[in-house]
Amino acid sequence: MDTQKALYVFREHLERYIVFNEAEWIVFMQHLTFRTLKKKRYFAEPGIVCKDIGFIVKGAVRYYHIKEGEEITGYFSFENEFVSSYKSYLTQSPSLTYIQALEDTELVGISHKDMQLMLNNPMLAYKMERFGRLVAEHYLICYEDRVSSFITKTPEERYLDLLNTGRDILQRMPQHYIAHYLGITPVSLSRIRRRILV
Amino acid sequence: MDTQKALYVFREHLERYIVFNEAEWIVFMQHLTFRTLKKKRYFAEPGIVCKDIGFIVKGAVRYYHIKEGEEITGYFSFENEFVSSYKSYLTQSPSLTYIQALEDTELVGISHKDMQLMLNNPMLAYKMERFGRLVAEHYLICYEDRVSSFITKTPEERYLDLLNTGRDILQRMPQHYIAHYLGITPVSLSRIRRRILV
DNA sequence: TCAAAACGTTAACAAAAGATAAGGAATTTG
DNA sequence: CAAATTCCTTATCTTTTGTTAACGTTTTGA
Repeated sequence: MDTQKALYVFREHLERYIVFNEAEWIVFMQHLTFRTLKKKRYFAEPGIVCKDIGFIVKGAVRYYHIKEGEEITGYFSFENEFVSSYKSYLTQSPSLTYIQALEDTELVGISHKDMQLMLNNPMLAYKMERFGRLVAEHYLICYEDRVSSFITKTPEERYLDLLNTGRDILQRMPQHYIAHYLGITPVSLSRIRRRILV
Repeated sequence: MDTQKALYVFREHLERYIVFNEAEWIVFMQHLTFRTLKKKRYFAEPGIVCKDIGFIVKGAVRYYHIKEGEEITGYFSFENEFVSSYKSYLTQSPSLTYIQALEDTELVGISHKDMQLMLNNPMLAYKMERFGRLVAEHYLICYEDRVSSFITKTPEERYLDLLNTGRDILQRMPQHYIAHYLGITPVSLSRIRRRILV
C-alpha cells in the first residue's frame, strides 16, 4: 500500500472521532509518518520509551511480556486499530512490554513530540484534545470490559465469549497466544476446548 | 463538609488536569452538583444508565456484580478519585455493575448532560476536552496495569503487589472484597495469606 | 443491649490449572 | 526439498483454587 492510500484509509477511520477540513488535514498530515514494520520487528520494547502511537493500515501486532524466560502474549491489534504501549507513550516512561509485528505491518504513526506540537498548535489543539479524549475513552471501555471478565468469569467462560466476539483473534492468532490472552496456559486452553466439545 | 469546602477541594485536585480562571470556574461550577450518598446507597445499578461522573470528596465506594446470587467486588474508589460506571456514562447505555457507597460519601457530580453542555460551550469546550482526555488517559493506564497483572501474575503475586501499593484498599476494605478484586475467592485469599506468613 | 449478620480461618473434598514431557502434524526456512 | 521449528494435543503428576460447611470472633442494627 502506498503512502497516499494509507493516509486516505487513516483519514477515513479517523472520522469516527474527528473530521478535519482541508487546511487542518494538510497540517495534520505533516505530523504523520508512514512506515512498514517487517514481520517479527518491534514497535515497542521493554526499557525503551515508546515514542509513537500507530494506526495499523495493514497487518497485526501482538503485545507480550517475558516472564521466567517465557513469552506471555497479552493483547493484539489489527487493521484499523491503534497500537501503542499506552502507558509508556502517554507518560514517556520506559515500556514494560514488547509489541511485535506478526506480519509485515503498515502503520501511520504519530510521535509523542508531534502530538505535543499539535496539541500546542492553535489551529489543531481543540480537535487533537478531542481526538485524544475519544481514543482514550474507547480503550478505557475495552479495558474495563476486559478487567471485568477477569473478575467475574472463569477461563472457560472467557473462551466462550471469545468464540462469539473474537473473530480476528480466533482466526489469525495461534492458540497458545490466545491462551495467554485469556490468562491461562496453552495446555489448559487445549483441555477447555476438549471439555466444550463433549 | 459543606458545598463550598467540597468545591474548593475539587478545584484543588482538578488542577492536576486543568486550571480554570475565575470566569471559567464560575460557569463550570454551575454545571456541578454536590450531594451525599448515604452508606449502602447506590451510585450506579445494573440496567440503569449511569448519568454522572463523580469526584469523591469524602468516603469510599465499591463496584460489584452479582453472579449466581453472589456479590463479586471488582473495584474501589476513594477520596480524591473519580467514580463512575465509565462505559455506561460514556456511552449512556445501561450500567453492568453496582456502585455502592461503603460509608456516607460526599461527591461532586457532573451529569452527562452538563458535560455535553460544557463540551459545546465555546468558553469551556477546549479545557473540557482536555480534562476528559487526561482523566480517560489516567484510568486507561490504571486498567492497562491491572489487565497486565491478570495476564502475567499469579493471585499470590497480585496480593504481594497490593501489600506494597494498596494501602487504602488493604486498610479500609474487608478481606473478602479484596479477594474478589484480586480475582479469587475469600477462602483462597485466606490460604495465600497463611502461605506467605510461613 | 442483645440477637442477627458479617467476617476470617480452617478442614475436607472436588475441580481446575500449572508443569513437564512426549509425539505427531503443520509450517517455516535455509 | 529436507531439516528444523512451531504448534496442538494428550498423559501424568503436582499445585492451586473452588465449594461447602463449621466455628469463633467481631460488627451491626433493631
